[in-house]
Amino acid sequence: MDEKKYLYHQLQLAAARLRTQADRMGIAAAGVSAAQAGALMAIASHPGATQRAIAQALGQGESAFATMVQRLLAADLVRREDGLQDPRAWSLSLSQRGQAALTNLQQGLHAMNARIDQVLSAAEQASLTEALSRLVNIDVLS
Amino acid sequence: MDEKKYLYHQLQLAAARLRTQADRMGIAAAGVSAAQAGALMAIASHPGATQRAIAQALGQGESAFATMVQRLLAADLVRREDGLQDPRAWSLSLSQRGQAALTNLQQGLHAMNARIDQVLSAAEQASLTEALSRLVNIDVLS
DNA sequence: CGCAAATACTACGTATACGAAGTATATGCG
DNA sequence: CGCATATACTTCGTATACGTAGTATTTGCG
Repeated sequence: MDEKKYLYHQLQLAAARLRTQADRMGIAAAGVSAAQAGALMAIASHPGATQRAIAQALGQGESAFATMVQRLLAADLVRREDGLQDPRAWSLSLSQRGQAALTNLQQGLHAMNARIDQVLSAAEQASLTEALSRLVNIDVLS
Repeated sequence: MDEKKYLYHQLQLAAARLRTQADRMGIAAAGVSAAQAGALMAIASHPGATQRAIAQALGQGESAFATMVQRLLAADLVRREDGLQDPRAWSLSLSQRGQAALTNLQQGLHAMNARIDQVLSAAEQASLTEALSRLVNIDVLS
């Protein structure tokens, strides 16, 4: 059982470690956490989308993303206006600080990717991504 | 940049999804979360170890594990006695409920592993684990 | 022996995420 | 038109994890 638990454990461990590294990188480069960086990128690449849609793009629930938006607003990284069509929905966009953060993240992302390239070849990264994509949709209780 | 972010994102996504699935499994089978199940297994397989050592085995910080121990104590899943040699340290062991939980988890673990086996061959799992083990020790800021 | 340093935890504040429940508003069917 | 339903968010409580700082106790060195 220990050897079977291993894949799961190793996955969680690698994800947590990379996330900590990404956090450090993001904070050093732009003052934002990895999760915030991901949110900023998602917002930037989904202009006019609802919060729920962006949450879905991030693979998260809407309540988690709502909390994230609160933090991003408090940090003046995003702006929020009434949705044009549906007054219930918001229209999110990056503030100047948010855009600057995204710019400043570039170098850090390069550094992280360079690090990853050092330990995994392009082919290995591709097959890793492919394997992970198969794990993503697992459903145990079906 | 989007294609480079992909591995990281896919890793986080797969880890989060598997974790949610493992949580559901653990709660259905034994009433414990995935993280609690991991803690119980680590405690069971490190008799007499310090909290710090078990935290390290789990790849976590000591404060995180201390909080976890509090929850496990509150749920009557573990017992805590004074350490034999060092009164600062605790001696952790599973309570009867903890042992029962571990037993009940077996079937759920089998179910999860069966699911994983459905999407990844043994060879794929091995190379995935190997790739993850290389990612674990990445250090961006060095 | 006695104090500096290491060690074992605990406490606190923050970030992140889930899920359930609540509010407000739009939409569609009869 | 009017109500049932769906949709868009928010709120609340809980779990998880970090990092820093604090407390207590042991260890090691002179």
